[in-house]
Amino acid sequence: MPELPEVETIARGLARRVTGDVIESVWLGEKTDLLKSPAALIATTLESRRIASVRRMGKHIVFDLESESQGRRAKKTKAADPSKAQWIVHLGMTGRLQVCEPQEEVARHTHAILKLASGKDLRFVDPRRFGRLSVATAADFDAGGVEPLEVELDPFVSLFRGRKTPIKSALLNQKLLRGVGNIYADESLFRSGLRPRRRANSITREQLGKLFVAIKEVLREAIALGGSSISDYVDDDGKEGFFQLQHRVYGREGERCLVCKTPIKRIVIGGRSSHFCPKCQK
DNA sequence: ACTATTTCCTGGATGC
DNA sequence: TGCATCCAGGAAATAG
Repeated sequence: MPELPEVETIARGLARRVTGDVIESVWLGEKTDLLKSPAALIATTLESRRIASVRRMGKHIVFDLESESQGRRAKKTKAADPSKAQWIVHLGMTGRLQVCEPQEEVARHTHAILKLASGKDLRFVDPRRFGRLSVATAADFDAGGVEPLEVELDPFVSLFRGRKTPIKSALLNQKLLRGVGNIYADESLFRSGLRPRRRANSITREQLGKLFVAIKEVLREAIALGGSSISDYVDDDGKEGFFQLQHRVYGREGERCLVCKTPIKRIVIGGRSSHFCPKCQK
């Protein structure tokens, strides 16, 4: 369940391992439902490109690519540069990006293998196929929404103006805020004392201010934990690498609230299970 | 323009 | 033990 902090951790680890490497060839598997761009376009866009950087946008991992010959030229103009492109990976639920030796056995549910000039493989493995692969060429990839760690208070508050949807659903809406998933939504709502079913437009500016702080806190703490456990997660099975943030409500249905000892409740909102303390959250 | 619901997919957990 | 069923999750598609 990679959300913003996990994706950030993974992107940083990948950046360490593959920045500067060149993609020599691309193999894509039979299952094309996880390709958001045509397979042939993905392959031709990636091949012979140098990985200039790897970064996170929302829950997406963006590989910035440049043509090999353009490698380390002096400044270029800002206009759309055909030598540039991006490979965009969404891990979905169970997606993993694995950097390994080519002789390593190809795991079940491997959908893409990139052969790198360094001799390593970069593989995309995803049993459940909720992940998505695409490329952007003409323009920069637009992930929609604002980055929760970058947005300022005023634009954050205005995201919810006039929205009758439950605050929980609004937090999960990637077109508003990108990167927050089910776990960190529940944790942020607990920390700010808001019930997940509260209508977004019924929340005062002051309360939204608390939520604003809580989201940033929770994400930063989780990234800090991920960053300290980053070692070799890419080679492992993805879940092992993360120190779990101590969840205060998520997955704790029936257990006692850490603040007031009231049993944590679980309800379903928009098909997502939502955990909260009925006493601490209003 | 917005909101709610359904769909996709597999493996692990649970129930009988 | 075996088999069926349910559930997890993000986002796109569908329906209202």
